[in-house]
Amino acid sequence: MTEKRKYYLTTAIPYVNARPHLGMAFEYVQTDVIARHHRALGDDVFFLTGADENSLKNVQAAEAEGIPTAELVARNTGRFIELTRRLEISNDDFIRTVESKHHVGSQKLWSACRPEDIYKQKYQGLYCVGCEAFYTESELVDGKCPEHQRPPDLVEEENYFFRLSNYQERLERLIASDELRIVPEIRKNEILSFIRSGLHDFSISRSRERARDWGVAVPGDPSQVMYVWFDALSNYITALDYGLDSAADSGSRFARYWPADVHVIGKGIIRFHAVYWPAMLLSAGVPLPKTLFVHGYINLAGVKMSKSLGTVVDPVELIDKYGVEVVRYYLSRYIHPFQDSDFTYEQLEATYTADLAKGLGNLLSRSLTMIEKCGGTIPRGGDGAEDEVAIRALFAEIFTAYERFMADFEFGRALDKVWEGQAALDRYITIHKPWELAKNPARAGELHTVLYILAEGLRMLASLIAPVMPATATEIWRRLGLERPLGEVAWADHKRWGLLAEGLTVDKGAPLFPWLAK
RNA sequence: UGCGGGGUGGAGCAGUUGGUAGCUCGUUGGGCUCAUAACCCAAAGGUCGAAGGUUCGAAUCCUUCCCCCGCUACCA
Repeated sequence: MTEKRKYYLTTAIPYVNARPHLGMAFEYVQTDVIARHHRALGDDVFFLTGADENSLKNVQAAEAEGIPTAELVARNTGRFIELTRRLEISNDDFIRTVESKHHVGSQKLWSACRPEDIYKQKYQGLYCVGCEAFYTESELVDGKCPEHQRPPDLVEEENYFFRLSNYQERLERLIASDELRIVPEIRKNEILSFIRSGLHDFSISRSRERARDWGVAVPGDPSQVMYVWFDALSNYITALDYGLDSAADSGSRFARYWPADVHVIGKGIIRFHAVYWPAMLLSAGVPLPKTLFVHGYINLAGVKMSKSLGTVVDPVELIDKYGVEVVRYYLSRYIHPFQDSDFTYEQLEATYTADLAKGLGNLLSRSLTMIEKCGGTIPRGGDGAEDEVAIRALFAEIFTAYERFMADFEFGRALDKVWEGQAALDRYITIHKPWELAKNPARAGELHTVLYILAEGLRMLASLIAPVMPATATEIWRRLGLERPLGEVAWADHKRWGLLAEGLTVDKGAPLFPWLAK
């Protein structure tokens, strides 16, 4: 038995001052698809998600509601946890940045940074007391805060800074060489041009007063609290117990899983992940993550999702209306993994009808009905006829392409290949007319071959859709009479034509994807 | 201002060594009847944002222009 290869992947941790929207669901689903696929491949997967609770915005939101910050944060984080459950996300842990081990780990990371990379300096800025935030000249409207219509104060404060400028050349080299790989290429180029334009040091702390005594204390300086990004990014290692005494053990999570194989993030936060984060790790002598997968955003009818515009889609409502599997399928196949995409109910319903009801669901239904009419068990198949060879070759090719697309985070294209298999089976039925073969006892052998090919093809389709629609895949397996859990089957067996044994009793069941109510 | 991405039949997309423009959905016509009024076949539909250039030949290379979007730092 060879040692399992480890695979560590993460989502970004959202700040929790608002309800989760469809964009976060998209990120959860994509990351989950990667995680489930890697488990199917046999990897020892650790899938982390979590919540960023140390942002000053949480303090403000709590004040606005008149409740303690800790209470607000716990409540709002609960909504994100609820969403991961409703989406049936298979995360192995959920890190909250209010956890003490996160504070300890963040402080450890700070302390591990080279002393010459962190320095204290006076910072001067235009500060709006109402917003509790600094503004740049360009953000002001007529010299006033756009929110409160009043001129900001010139505030001077001493903060810690990180010497990002020290890392410009190294970061450029690491990214250009793909040692730190950024997918897709466009994001890599974007960040490279940013780095080449010159990196400036950035502030990594706030005064405790300004931070409202909320956040992670700077080690050795009680007057300062970490700038939220510094601690937020460190969640990727603190969740693995970095900073705890036990982390030094060879059997610890940190030793086992770090560095991350992929951080899944939205395009809006690429800079923090492609520049700040690796620089911090370099300074602290911690290995770098291997890949950043940067996804695009979901627009609503061409308009950015925005609460103020009322253009938000609540993923939980979608799940209530269409079901988790459908939402996961739609997001995986039709929201572009790299570019921004539009979300529309029309497209969602159209793909449901075309791909799921008329496609996969109907194929399963007609196939199992025919098997039930012909004895109800999986017949002996495989006479090596020309058509069977063609179907087998097609599925082999589908698996190959699917693996490549999944490795490139091209989930939609991977699913396109899967549906090629579905379409091929429908065509196969039309060509061989099993209902006619059934009328002629002399052609029983042919009939059995046709039915076996259908059942075996469906079995393969189930294993291919499993990362995206785990419950549907499992249900197809059950109806085919398979008892061994799908998840326990090795990838090499999933790919092997002929895994399905004859004699299993099938169960047609109700339509997998019934017509949507008008 | 600068850098980058996009502009392909009704919709969503593919198309990087230049060589008669593809896919899925939708539409229309036909076929089949095992199936969730599902399935199969066929057809219609595009001067590939605009103009110019290179070339025997360009969606694909060059130039200019138009439209949309992203980034242009301490912003979850």
